[in-house]
Amino acid sequence: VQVSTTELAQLLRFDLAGYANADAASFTTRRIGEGETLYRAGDEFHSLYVVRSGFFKTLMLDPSGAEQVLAFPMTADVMGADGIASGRYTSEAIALEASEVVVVPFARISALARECPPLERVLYRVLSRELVREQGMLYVVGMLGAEGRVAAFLLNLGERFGALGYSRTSFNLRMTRQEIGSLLGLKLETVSRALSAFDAAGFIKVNLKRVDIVDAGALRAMMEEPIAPVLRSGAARVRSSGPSGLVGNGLKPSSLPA
Amino acid sequence: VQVSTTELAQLLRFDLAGYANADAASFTTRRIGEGETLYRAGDEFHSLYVVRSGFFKTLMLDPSGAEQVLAFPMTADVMGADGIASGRYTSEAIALEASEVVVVPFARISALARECPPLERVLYRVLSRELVREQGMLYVVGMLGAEGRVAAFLLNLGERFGALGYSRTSFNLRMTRQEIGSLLGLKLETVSRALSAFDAAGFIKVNLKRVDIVDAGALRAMMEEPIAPVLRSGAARVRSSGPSGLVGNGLKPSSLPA
DNA sequence: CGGAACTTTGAAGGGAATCAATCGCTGTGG
DNA sequence: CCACAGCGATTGATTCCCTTCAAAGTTCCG
Repeated sequence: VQVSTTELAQLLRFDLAGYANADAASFTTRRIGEGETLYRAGDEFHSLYVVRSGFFKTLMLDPSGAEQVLAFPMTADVMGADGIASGRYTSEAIALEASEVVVVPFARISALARECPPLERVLYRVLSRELVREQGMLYVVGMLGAEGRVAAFLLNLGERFGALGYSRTSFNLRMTRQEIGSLLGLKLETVSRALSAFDAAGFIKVNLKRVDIVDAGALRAMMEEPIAPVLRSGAARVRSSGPSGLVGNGLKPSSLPA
Repeated sequence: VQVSTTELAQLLRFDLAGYANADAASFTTRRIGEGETLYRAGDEFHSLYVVRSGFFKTLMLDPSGAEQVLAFPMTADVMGADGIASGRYTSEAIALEASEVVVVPFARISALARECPPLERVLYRVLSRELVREQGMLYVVGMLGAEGRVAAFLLNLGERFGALGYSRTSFNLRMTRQEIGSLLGLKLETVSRALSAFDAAGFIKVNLKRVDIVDAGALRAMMEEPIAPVLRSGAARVRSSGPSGLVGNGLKPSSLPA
């Protein structure tokens, strides 16, 4: 399948209307089966990849082979930008389900960008957006306790599904508890316990991969204080600000994972 | 003071020789006193800043005003790239000592980059390098215990001083234990204890801000296993691989903080 | 000289990790 | 169609690393 530059911009949610001059160019797509690796750390860098459908994890491996998850790219997300710096990817991308990506040769897109300033802006923004996302992760891992991290993760995931037109509050996790834990710097049991606690408190409903966010405000409230001592033993003090949860903490959950 | 494009490239350690055509352009510099803020989260984004001399911290603030340190930019490092995405900075930069930065208006540098492909490459690489650095931080925080994180921090700082022509093993910390802890997701006491333990084990010599790395190999070894149980009570099992420490774990310490 | 800020060190407590067992999906094959 | 292996998730008990709380020692600057 071929994808035009305009379609690519649409996928990334940037408006490139009126600059069809670059439309002569098109990009190929590539299908990746579940569990397959798109690129590995150390591979030569040639292309960025834009997820067209499906779900990935990106990760680094430590000397002993343990994986540190860096992000969970889904539709509209870009993978591989870490390869620009040194000419080799420093991370690895693995499909969590059958997926399709647009292959964007970097030499080509940057040449096109030179001709088309709006496209150039898209490229810079995409890289910067990644930067902001990772800063958000550092914030979450640095400031929040286990439950706050899991709450941030759920809210962020909901936001991203919402941005794609899916439900913001009901979705299926495509990754395991262990993978979530790796991203958040927690063990799988801790993730499981946090989810169970949220369920018991009525903030969410969980059943394996299925998650329904019932009280987003309560989840946002958990991101307020470091190591929120919210869910201990039995009942939880419901301090949500109503159904729509307008607690607001000045921190957009969209500024976290990916 | 004015800085030419070529000088700017040199500062960033990229070779732009032979492309003096862009040299007509020059950039202004700005002096920042110790404790002063270069830009704040929410400020409109116009420029990137390249550190010419001095030392900074970049950080995010949580709703209650607590700070999460994101990096410690020093000479040759770039600040402000997070502002490209949304047109506003999402982080804040504060000088830890009297410093000087080159002000690089983004509109101007990207226009120049269009005329000069090598400069364009520099720009993309600078952004990507930031991405890689933050991935390294996520790795450190996600995989290592307190001592491993501090070891990684020291090694990385040494590498960066070395790259600037200073000693890789003897340097002065310009930030407090609290700021180090914030970057690493630890409390100041924990940082202090780790440093004391390294000292007691003979891996380093510490005295307040002064640090001498005695056994870099031993420090690298601490980054091997999650929560390395190396320094308990009295003596430490010296398992360095000699003076130069060629233990090697496949993880460059240069791929961490900043 | 005096005081604020930073650091160090000790003791006690807590949150997440670890160890361990059970339960429940899933899909594979008889 | 159903039995069963295998992986993932949940839950409990215990351990331990880091935090918290506290106090004293240093450095540095006004």
